[in-house]
Amino acid sequence: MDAGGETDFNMEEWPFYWLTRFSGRYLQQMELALKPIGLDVAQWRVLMALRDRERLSVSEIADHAIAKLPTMTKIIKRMESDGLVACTPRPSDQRVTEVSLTPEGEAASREAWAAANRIYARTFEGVSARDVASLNRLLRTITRNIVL
Amino acid sequence: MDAGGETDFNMEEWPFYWLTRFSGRYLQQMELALKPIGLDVAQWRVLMALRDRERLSVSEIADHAIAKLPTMTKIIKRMESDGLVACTPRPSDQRVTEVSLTPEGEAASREAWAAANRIYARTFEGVSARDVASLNRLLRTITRNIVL
DNA sequence: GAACATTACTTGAATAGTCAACTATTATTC
DNA sequence: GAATAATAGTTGACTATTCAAGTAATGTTC
Repeated sequence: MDAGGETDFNMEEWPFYWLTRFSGRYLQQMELALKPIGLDVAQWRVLMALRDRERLSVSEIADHAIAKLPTMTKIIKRMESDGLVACTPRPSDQRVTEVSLTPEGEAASREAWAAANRIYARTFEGVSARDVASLNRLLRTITRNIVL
Repeated sequence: MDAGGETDFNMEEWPFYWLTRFSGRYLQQMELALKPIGLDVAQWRVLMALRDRERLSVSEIADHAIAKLPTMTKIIKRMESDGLVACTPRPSDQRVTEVSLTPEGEAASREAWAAANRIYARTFEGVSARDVASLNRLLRTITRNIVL
């Protein structure tokens, strides 16, 4: 494909271009939708990570949200002082800090998910379920492939 | 779909999950690949924006890279003092600052594109051209749809 | 054409993220 | 089981980003 070379190369046929672009707009829109709820994108990522599981360690959340550990420590400290999450050392291993949602955090999470669903609905309006499934499949593949 | 609700919801069937996740890993890998060239992801975005066009305004670059204007001002100032870009006021409208690559910037750009191509190659290894084309099509659609 | 509005960017203070170094706890080795 | 290593997280100095307010140039309106 020779992207960036002197030969003919159409940026619009380069998936990284679209993935970056889409991701940027998605963040813009989420940021906008989260503002009235009093949340930011970093906090939304934590809420996403805590969706299915009851309690996760700081590292697990950082890994899930693809953020660095010190960054996640500080995001969670902020959320803790905002009363959104609670932190307790894990009984079986006192090194790990287990994070869980407070009732207040769960309420914020529900609002955030509602906002995300509204954005999702308009983004994928008119896209068939089959196309969404293919997209997920392909994204899973390339997400696996990209790491080294 | 009711993502985030109490009903059964599989995160892995939610495209935003994969898009966020992929995007995060892509940035991790680009960051890693750019480090030896002495560039960061922010600068890479500027180089991407300046790829096809000769000169762009600071706003145009910010828009293309989906970054805020003050952020872009500072990124470009940094790149200017690193000798990667040159800034000149547009003759027809002295308000706009036109940015263009210096020879040094072009060299850095070529290296960065080479790194990006290596990542692209391993990421899309085994993915058919037809699937890449469908992906691009769908991403173009949803990128258009997501902005309100 | 003077007054006001808009655009394009810049700057400074405040906030957020990152790297390197540190503490505390658990695992391993001899 | 004491010494060392590894893991999980935190902290502080540094850098980057952001918001709000500012400047300068261009457009618009009366």
